[in-house]
Amino acid sequence: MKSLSIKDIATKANVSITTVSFIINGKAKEKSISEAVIDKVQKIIEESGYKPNQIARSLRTGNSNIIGLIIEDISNSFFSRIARLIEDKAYKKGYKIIYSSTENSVDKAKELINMFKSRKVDAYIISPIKGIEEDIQMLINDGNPVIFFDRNLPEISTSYVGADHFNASYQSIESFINQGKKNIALVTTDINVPQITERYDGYRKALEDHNIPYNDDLVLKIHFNQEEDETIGQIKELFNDKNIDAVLFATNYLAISGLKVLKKINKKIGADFSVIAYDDHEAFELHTPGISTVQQPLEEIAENVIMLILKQLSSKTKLEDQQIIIPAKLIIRE
Amino acid sequence: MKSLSIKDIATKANVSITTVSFIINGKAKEKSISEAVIDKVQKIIEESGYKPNQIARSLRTGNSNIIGLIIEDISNSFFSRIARLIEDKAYKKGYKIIYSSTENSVDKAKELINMFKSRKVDAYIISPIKGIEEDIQMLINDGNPVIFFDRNLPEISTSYVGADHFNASYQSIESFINQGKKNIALVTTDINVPQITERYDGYRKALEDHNIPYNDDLVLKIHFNQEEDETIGQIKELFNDKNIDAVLFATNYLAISGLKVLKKINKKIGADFSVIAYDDHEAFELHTPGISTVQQPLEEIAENVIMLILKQLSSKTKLEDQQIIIPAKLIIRE
DNA sequence: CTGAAAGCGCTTACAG
DNA sequence: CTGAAAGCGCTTACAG
Repeated sequence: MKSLSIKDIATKANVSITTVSFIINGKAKEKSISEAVIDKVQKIIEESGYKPNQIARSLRTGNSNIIGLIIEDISNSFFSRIARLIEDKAYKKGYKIIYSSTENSVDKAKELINMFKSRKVDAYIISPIKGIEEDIQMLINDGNPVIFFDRNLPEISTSYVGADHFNASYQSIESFINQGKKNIALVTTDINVPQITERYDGYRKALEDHNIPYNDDLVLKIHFNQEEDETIGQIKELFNDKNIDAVLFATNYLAISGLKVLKKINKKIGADFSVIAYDDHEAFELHTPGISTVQQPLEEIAENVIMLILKQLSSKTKLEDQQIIIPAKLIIRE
Repeated sequence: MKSLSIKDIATKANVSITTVSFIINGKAKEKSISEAVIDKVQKIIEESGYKPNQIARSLRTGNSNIIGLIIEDISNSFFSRIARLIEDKAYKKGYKIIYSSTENSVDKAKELINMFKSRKVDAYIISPIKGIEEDIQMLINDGNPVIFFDRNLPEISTSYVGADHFNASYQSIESFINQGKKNIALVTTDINVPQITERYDGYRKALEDHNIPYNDDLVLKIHFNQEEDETIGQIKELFNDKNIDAVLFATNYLAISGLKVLKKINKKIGADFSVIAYDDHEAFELHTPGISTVQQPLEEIAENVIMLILKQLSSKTKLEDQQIIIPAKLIIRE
């Protein structure tokens, strides 16, 4: 059973496909089609369940009503929650999302961009990685709306939405200091991207501003992509050997590993050992005692991303780039 | 800067677009195009960065190389992890995934199906909900490959991949009984779908087979979609009022709520109070003591789904439907 | 008030 | 060995 085309509808209604097209696209009034014809055609469309072929429409109009979303990994809850919010808001405006995960691979990211390009997506929402600057620049040069979120590429000038990682980190450390902590550790990753290095910078600056000497031994940079067992070993070493009284984990999965270590070495979180984790996780609320966290404003990030994209899509001209930095929230749990 | 078309390449190479098309599609040999021409054209394609317009290709060939994925909610980790695995495997075969969340709304699900239909997706992977039987049947009648996972609609005959919920539940209860438990509770939801009712059936059958009388008071059916506060209140009542010594939670989010209750009322999990949760969650491993879980075989589900879909896509004729039921795994933690 | 026709960028049966 | 042409299903400038 082949699906109906605009031609079938036109034949049934005894009008031209032009007329049907105008009616489908709400231009009937503007083109002064008679009420009688409009009614007749609409009834036939309804009865037959005809749906215009979007592929043909895309080919003709040059836009697809699809927004491409390129992220690191859809199964990471930060991204899947953002994806959900973006999908929701885009959907209401008639846009669909097509997503793909880069897995932090430059080659895959480049492939994805090409794939989206040949699919003529109307806009790109990207959490970028280093190494794809040229490809992104080409997209922008070709006039495609591109917006970064979560991560930024300083070399590329385009809109960006992300959390204020520096201040989030700064405030976490400050809260430790206000509790009288002296030996504050940072467990972070060795990926060299702004949203991670800013957390390090905030850590360092907070110490400095409060006259606490920086000690490189208290900063553990976990190799990205290594097995969790190894991570656990390194954190265990940090906890056992250094006399630390507080620790900030720069990502939630590092915090999960850290909590496993604490459980293993039977070290209790409490008055003389404080923990803050970056990015919330359901396990943190449930943990005894509850784990304090820095929460990224997911909803606001998604809202701003989609707002910027839709604004750009409905504008004929290229809008000015915007950098939207949203404060993170420190949630103290006991 | 408009992007290049096959015509541009043909002009540059001084050949017809037919020749270029054959070369792009690997039919050069078959159509006996000379080596010299092939080389020339390929060099030009490479240099110019030309990518064929997939939209035009889709319109012409009738397929899009896109698989539509319809799930309840991409931000739910079960679905996002499945989505990730499916994406991965589909990607390697040249298929892209376009996903959308139904949020358990029949209207939205119907809209999504129509949307995917007008986008001419090549196949549908659906975690279905009741109420869309007719729409799905139409898809199938039109010759579209449709595969269900996680949930099934008994009225529709199409392939299905899911975990063996009945046995997972049965074994959990049996493990309680083997520990000498007598008052075993079940906390589940009131959604009337097979993958939930099977868990109830497994609970009931296990009790029966071990001559333990069934007591309706020990089964708490939480209303789907209610606020967590209310859920927590109801679970608290169950734990306080009934003299239970073991509980199976039929979903991981119910278990999370349950653990919050235990924390609140200061009841310890141990020799005289056992817990098993359906579907793993990172919080469970971290919890003190660790929470035993029934784990759905995500990887195997995704593998089978994509295997069935790809098989169907590469076959000219409609293949026979398959029902693949995969055992779940009981992970005991202490 | 309505329609014939061009064209979006491809693929492919047919012809030579 | 290669190409002209039809056609996929739409939209829209133009004509009447």
